[in-house]
Amino acid sequence: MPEHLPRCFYRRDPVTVARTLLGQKLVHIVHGQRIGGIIVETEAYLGIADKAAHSYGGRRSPRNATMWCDGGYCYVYFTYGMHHCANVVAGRPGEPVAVLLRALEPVEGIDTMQTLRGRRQDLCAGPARLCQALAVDRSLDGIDLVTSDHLFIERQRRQVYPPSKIVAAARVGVDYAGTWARQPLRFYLVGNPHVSRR
DNA sequence: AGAGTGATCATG
DNA sequence: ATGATCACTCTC
Repeated sequence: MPEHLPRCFYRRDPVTVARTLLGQKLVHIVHGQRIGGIIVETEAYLGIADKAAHSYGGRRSPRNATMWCDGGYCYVYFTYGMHHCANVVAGRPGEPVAVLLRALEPVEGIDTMQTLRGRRQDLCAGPARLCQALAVDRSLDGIDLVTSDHLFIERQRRQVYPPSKIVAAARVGVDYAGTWARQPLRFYLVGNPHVSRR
């Protein structure tokens, strides 16, 4: 039986959360219908020291306030005037670290995803694409994935993927972050066709 | 490779 | 108030 990932899953360092999130299922229930997919690509953002993170240097604002919440909260931001991206907050309260969800393998509500995306392919291969496919926007910012009944992550596989099944690479779109841009903080499943930037 | 798009935030 | 930026996507 599927169950929500518990608080302790999220209250760990963001790299561990990013790696163990691979293979779990993100679900959004809209108008009683389940829309969801298996997480196949993530990126870890390491907080105050991480030049690529929204919380770099201790920055705290209405936009990124959720990053300071307890592990398990959902941080959704709006960017480029048209795109939403969804993160899972990791660590403990006051520790602004998070994991960006970059790609899913579509599993439930695929027809609805196609309608929301206006496409048949590439439904969830990219952080803004998956938000569009799952109808995730800023109204879901600050939701607790551990206790919510309409946005959560279901434990799909009990055992974690071994390092040999996970590629660690540089994060996407953070070239401005200097040395931090080079860190291998992007994780995806080896050979998975639903990963972004194939 | 370039355009689109507007909230957000650091300046002042 | 103003201007630069942006954890992206689509189309060419």
